[in-house]
Amino acid sequence: MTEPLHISDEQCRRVSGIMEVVGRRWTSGILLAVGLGAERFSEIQHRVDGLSSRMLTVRLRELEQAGLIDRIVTPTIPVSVRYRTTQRGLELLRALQPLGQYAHRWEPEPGR
Amino acid sequence: MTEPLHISDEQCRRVSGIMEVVGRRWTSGILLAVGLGAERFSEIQHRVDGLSSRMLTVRLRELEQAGLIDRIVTPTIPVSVRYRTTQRGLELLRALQPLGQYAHRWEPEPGR
DNA sequence: CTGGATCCCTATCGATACTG
DNA sequence: CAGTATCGATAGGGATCCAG
Repeated sequence: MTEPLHISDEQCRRVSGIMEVVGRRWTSGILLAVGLGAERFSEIQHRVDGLSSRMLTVRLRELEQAGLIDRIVTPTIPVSVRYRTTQRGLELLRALQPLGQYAHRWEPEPGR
Repeated sequence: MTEPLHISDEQCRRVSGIMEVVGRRWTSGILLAVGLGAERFSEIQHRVDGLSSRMLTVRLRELEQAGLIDRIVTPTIPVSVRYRTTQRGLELLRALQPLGQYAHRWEPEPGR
């Protein structure tokens, strides 16, 4: 519980980079929803409480561009669109787990 | 490498909460700098490239309020101020490590 | 159903200058 | 040394309406 820090300056810069994508509002929630199997636009929106369609669109594009999810379009009528996490996205979710456990240990928050 | 997800919806909400603090610009860099032993204001500022004194002040207050660092004032003349990571802060840094490793694995080719 | 396009308010951040 | 104060630019994000 009280081991020394192995984290490097290098690593920190990388963490900051990741944060710029996944640290934005809604992003981690969306990524998780997709990771847990929500594939459809409306399904994702329903899972993440308070999320507007505009922000969902924006975030999905960002996640797609970051290579964290795939957008799969089937040209039926009307068009069917599904979202799936990539390998990369799954691994990110896994890398996020210690953070969830950390937050759990220290809950509830004191100040703020 | 390809284990299933154990992460829960609950956990995700917590991760988002953490992100609201540590996902902001400069924050993880500052936390790391302090974690690695930078104690003085100017020392921290020097460690984190491009960081203004204003933003450093703001972030230090946020980190302090979040219980991640301690601000220790010694009433000498002039006043001496030191910053230290709390137990909580150290554990957060440790929880951040997998993210650094993740970023390292996927580094060559983030955009596209 | 899956978004795109606007409008517009707000929070955030950088630069600069100043202080006990 | 360790901050404060002020200002202006810009990016984030909500509401609403519209389209294929």
